Amino acid sequence: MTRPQQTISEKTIERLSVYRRYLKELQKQGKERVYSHELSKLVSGTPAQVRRDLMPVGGNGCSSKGYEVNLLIEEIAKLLDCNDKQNIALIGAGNLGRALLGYLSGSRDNYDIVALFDNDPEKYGRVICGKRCYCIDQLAEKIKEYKITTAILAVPGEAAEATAEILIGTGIKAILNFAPKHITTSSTVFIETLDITKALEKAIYFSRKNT
Amino acid sequence: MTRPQQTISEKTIERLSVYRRYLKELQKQGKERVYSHELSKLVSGTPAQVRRDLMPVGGNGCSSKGYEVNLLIEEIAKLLDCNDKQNIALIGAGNLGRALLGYLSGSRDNYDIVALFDNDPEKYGRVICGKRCYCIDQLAEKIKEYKITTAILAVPGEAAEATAEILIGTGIKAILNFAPKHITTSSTVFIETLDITKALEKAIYFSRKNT
DNA sequence: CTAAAGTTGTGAAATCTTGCACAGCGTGAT
DNA sequence: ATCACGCTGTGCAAGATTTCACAACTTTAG
Repeated sequence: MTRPQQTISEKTIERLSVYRRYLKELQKQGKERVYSHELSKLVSGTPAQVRRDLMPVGGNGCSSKGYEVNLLIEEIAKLLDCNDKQNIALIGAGNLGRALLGYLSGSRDNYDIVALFDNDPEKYGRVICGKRCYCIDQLAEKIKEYKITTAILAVPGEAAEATAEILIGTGIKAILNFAPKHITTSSTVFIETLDITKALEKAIYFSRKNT
Repeated sequence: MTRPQQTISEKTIERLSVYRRYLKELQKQGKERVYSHELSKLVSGTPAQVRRDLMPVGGNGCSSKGYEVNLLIEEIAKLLDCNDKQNIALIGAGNLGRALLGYLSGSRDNYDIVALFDNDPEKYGRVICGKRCYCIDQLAEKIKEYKITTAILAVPGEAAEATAEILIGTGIKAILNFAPKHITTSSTVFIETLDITKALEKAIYFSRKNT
């Protein structure tokens, strides 16, 4: 009974990440089992959606007892992390970059920011928040050295595209972009943009629409 | 010829925000007209999608000459901002909060972060990045005083739900949440969550899938 | 004046995503 | 041992979003 391995939608992947985070909380609390209707509240979804999301991770749900927390965490990890701790690079050690570093450092067991990059001589060469900061020029070299596959881009908008180009050139596989700039590429690199001003303008718009 | 005013999808609102940002750049460059296929590149979309997005803002496109940049900016502003400068509150003056403050301050002509809140006595009472920081206890009072309708929530995950409750109680209309925690509410408040770890885990997942 | 090229606005098809509804199963009560 | 209950897995329908494709229009060239 091999897993079908049909492609899983981005939205499902996102929700799996959210489910897992919550499952780990449950694990700490010592809860052993969980129902789809409990998980569904985490994402404002329906129980059916949760069950569907969980299908590709292997049907380990049990009728009338729900899902086993420990097992589910393991299975989601298998899918999301491949049991591999990923090395991440953070490009840009400005305000946002340093905040992200603080935010994402700590006890993550599936990824780790291992290197920082900036083009400001004031910053590179130093250790910031416990991580070594390198000059942008060393990107290719260090990304190979640390076997980094994913980068977080926290540079000013003007620099985003050029920096992304460099990153893509190093053979990186995914970029999480915080610059308010859509990055286009012909390569297969996965690029996810978290556009803060876009999100804020959207919130502002709906602040007026919601009666 | 009144505007139909049918509800516009969230995704369209997001893209309108992106279009506008780019249009403003074009405006600075002195470009007067723009085609749908130029805008479509900004969001990895198709020209047809852009034209559809622009329908609710009033069909000011002109065959074979495209859209008038200045007019389009104006019309999008009418829809997105209602020609009103919105006052925003930022809750949480930690690393992320301060970074967001720096990032969002500056010359925005449609919104302005007018007040900061934190529950740490080290922080409230002071001026941080040019903005006065108040104690969380003063939320309701100040939100009324400044006529704030939208809040940015940048508090730790554990505090997110309780703080959101307070915010909703003050009659705020929209929340942009950065805490890694989905916020559920029975009210009509619009809540948009920018979940950084979710986005990162998604990027990590696709870093392995994209050949 | 006519034709060609290029663009908008939009009905209709296609695709993607979600929700419904029910068969099937394990559990606990009687 | 049987039955009622509640949950999972999933076919199918409904809904949302995107893309296609083409009529209508404007400009430019001949």
